[in-house]
Amino acid sequence: MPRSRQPRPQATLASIAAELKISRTTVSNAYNRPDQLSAELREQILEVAKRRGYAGPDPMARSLRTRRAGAVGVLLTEALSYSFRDPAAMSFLSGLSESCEAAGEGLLLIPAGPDRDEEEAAQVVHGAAVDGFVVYSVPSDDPYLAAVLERNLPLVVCDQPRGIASAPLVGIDDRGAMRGLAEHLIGLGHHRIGVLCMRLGRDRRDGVVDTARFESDRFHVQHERILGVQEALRTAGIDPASLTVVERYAHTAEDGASGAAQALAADPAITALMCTTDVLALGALAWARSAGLEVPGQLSITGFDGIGEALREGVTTVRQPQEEKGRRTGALLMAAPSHSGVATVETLPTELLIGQTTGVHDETSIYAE
Amino acid sequence: MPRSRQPRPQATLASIAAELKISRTTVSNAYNRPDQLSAELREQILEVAKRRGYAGPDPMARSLRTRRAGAVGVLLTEALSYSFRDPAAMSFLSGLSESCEAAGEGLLLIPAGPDRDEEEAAQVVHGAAVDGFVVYSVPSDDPYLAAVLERNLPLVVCDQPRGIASAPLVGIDDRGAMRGLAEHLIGLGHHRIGVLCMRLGRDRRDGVVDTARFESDRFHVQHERILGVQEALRTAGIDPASLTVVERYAHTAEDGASGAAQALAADPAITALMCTTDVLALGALAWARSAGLEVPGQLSITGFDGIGEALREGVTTVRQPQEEKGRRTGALLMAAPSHSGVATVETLPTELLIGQTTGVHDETSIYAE
DNA sequence: CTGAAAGCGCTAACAG
DNA sequence: CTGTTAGCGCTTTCAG
Repeated sequence: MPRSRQPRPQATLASIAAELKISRTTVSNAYNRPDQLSAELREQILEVAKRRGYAGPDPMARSLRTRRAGAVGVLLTEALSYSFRDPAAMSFLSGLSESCEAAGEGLLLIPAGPDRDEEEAAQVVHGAAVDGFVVYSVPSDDPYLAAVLERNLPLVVCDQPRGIASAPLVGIDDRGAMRGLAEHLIGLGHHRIGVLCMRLGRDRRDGVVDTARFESDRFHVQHERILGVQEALRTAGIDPASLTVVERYAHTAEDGASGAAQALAADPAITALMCTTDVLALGALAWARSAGLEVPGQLSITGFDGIGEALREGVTTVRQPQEEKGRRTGALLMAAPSHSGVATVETLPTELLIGQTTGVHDETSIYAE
Repeated sequence: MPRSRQPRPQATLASIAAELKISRTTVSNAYNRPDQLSAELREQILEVAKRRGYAGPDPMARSLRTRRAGAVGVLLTEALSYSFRDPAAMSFLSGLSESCEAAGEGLLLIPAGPDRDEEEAAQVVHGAAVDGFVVYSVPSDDPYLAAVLERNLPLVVCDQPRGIASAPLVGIDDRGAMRGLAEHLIGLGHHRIGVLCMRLGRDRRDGVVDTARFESDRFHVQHERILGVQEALRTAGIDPASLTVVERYAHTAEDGASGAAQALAADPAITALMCTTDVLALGALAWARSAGLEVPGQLSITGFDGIGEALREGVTTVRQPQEEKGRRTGALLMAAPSHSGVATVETLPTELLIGQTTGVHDETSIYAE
């Protein structure tokens, strides 16, 4: 921002008071405690203020004095420009904004670009004038998160990371929900399943996931969802090691498409591809169609989240209450921090939605191809 | 936010300085001008700070001193919770965040709920600690806008309102783009056209738009788009008065559906429905299908914006560069305010996209029904 | 209902 | 490289 244009805050509380030959307190009261002065004096003050172009007490000065910023800092998974393209993240923000709007708190989105080093990350976060933070689905080793923790302000986490003792958490049962989806597929006769997931670490590592990569995972949500599939397989007597997992860094439909292609190239026997998000599933679906694969005839595809477009497309998925997660997260932040020792964990319910992208796997169809 | 939890900012610049028996300036320099002190002293300071849980200079105090907030205020068309559901608005924010992220400025979304009176609106805006404002597509009589103007900070407007002398504007040629779309339809043989637009005023007034309502319009963009259609009609020798315009307050697919139904009920002779946004068009499309109307066989439908889903659905529409609009808006704000007297107006190019929702209107088909 | 006093925590000259 | 001196603009006791 240009530093120009504010050569001299044309008017201040003091200058208004001076012009009226009254004390600053009185002018302050005109804005903050209308009941502390006569209505007519207040009128008079407001009029002078308007004439002088004074828009009320300076927010920064007031914040310094009251120790209240009037905004909550929001740390999202990705750089802002990417986040705004993520429907699930936007639903979360929508819910969060409801809580905050009601409390008159603004949302200060932290400009968390990926190309900032640790020190710069700390600076951005340490410099945010906020009363508290909301952290939405970031990896456990996120440098911005570390900086947020240092601020020692009220904090609520949504989804991940887990295990921050001082912060309440709002999330869902990722493992259970994904298990349910896998059981649905297994019930349809699928036993050769593939998984297409989002990045498992902060580094770009598109490709087939090996054990080491899986274990080193910093993204609790992705990890749990994959575990859910493995559990279902194990329960059904299928070797979880047969599971092909492909990872994509970018969370876009394009990567969903290329990821799907890679998964089926890595294991052509796959009859069902489970995507850990709807965005990826939508991309996978597009790829399958363009590749001439019938869905669900030749390939079943599942998503996760329940974003609008996936529902309209009839994708079999899990709906999670994103807006409600946002609302609850906000509510917990507005509430006084729990002094009950351990922070609460709120697990919201999810819903399995069977659409038209999953169907029975007919053994014979393999040979029929 | 709970005012608790900050009983005493555990440490301050001064207290750190005291502990080390050095001056506050030096500690300040350790954070702001690392080159102004020896590396080892800096190390020492940072170490003590870390031990005392000091996360660096207090943002509010610093802002007061430097007269810089490190954030830009964003005023959107709707309440935040609605805005987050508007894909076009999100694309704009995505672009804007790129500019801001690069400049290290955060985005402070103003909690602009519709159920706040003028005074409350002013308070929210006057209390925002920002270095400037971005106003995205708000009506000319928006109370929050009035409050923004009073702040007398750098300001850039996107889309609407037009005519704020002090603010640069970024937008498109709404009228021309819509005229192009209408000409396309007329070229296909349509002469009975309907328009489904977003709200034309701050009050809810769902229904058929009469002249008075149209004239009183506070939403420049909607107004221009409708004018574009009228121009095309006039040029083609069709009486613009034959144009049925239906208005919807909420910008949702549901309202697109009900609006489409109402338009066709109001004038059953309509063969082409022009929606002023893709979201409405998507809803109209869904309605048409559910009503058993063939698109474009029996009804042509157009949208506006070029949001992802509309493109994937093959909607005939106008693509406008939302992200670029955001980027330019941010860039103009970061740049020093133009002292060139009149503020600039940047008109970005749009692109007509012919999809599969528009087709020739076969005269005979009317009788064939 | 109004005023005087006392900082909130920090940075920006300017000297040393 | 370090310290001293002055506030930034406001709110908040506490007396009148």
